[in-house]
Amino acid sequence: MIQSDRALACCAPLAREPMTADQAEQVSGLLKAIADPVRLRLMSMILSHQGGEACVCDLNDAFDLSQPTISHHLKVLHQAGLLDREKRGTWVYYKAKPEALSAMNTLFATAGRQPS
Amino acid sequence: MIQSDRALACCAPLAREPMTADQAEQVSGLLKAIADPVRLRLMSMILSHQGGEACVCDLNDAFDLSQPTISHHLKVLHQAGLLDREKRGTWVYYKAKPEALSAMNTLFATAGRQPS
DNA sequence: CGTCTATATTGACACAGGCCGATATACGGT
DNA sequence: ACCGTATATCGGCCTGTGTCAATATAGACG
Repeated sequence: MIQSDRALACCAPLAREPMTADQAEQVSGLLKAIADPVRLRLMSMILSHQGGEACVCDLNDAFDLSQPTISHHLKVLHQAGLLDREKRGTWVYYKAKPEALSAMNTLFATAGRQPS
Repeated sequence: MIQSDRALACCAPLAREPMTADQAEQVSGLLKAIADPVRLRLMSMILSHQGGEACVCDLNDAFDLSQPTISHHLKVLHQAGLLDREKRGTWVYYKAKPEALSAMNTLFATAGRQPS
């Protein structure tokens, strides 16, 4: 049900040429997912954790929010294609998808001009 | 009234260490501003335009939206610190701020591991 | 000064989305 | 089978935001 694998692929630098409406729709999906303080912290925690993954149980405790709320945010990140989900026994581990990061990185590449 | 000059400065890579709540709040301001399909296209159009700037009159015509709506989106981008505004005669030109782009670029830097 | 054009502001509306409590599901241990 | 723990889903509330029509502001030009 992950929706934006296309978005992960389609990211030319913003400055390269005007985006089409469709591209913008795709990419904004990714960005909306990460443009939230809680989800930013979640991504940051997961990314900077050992192996780029973390257990939900650890993440819950780091916030002053209810467990369902954290679960909701993780779902948003997962559906956007930013996190992979893996269940190991009782626990669930979310893992950052490097492609997503590098897609964003490319999007904001400051190279106004490409060597063609 | 530009609010997030601090945000432009404070962007360590997401993967470097867990963000604080304050940092996340700052950065999410930037990302929220650009996480909209119309604003993405606006940024892209401005960035890929000659000199990294464009006249509002050109931007209005590129969308199927009312003039006040485009004006609103430009204001959001300006207040977030992503665009500079300059009035020349009757026309207003918005210009991309390179620091903003490179801040985002750094934020999503894919350097998971630092040589310690 | 009056008028035309370019851009911004205001007010209203509809919809999206963050949050919680309650509840459901799934798994491990006894 | 039962219970406790970990995570997800549901329903509802409330705030935030994208959009428009109407109006305001500001500059250019006669």
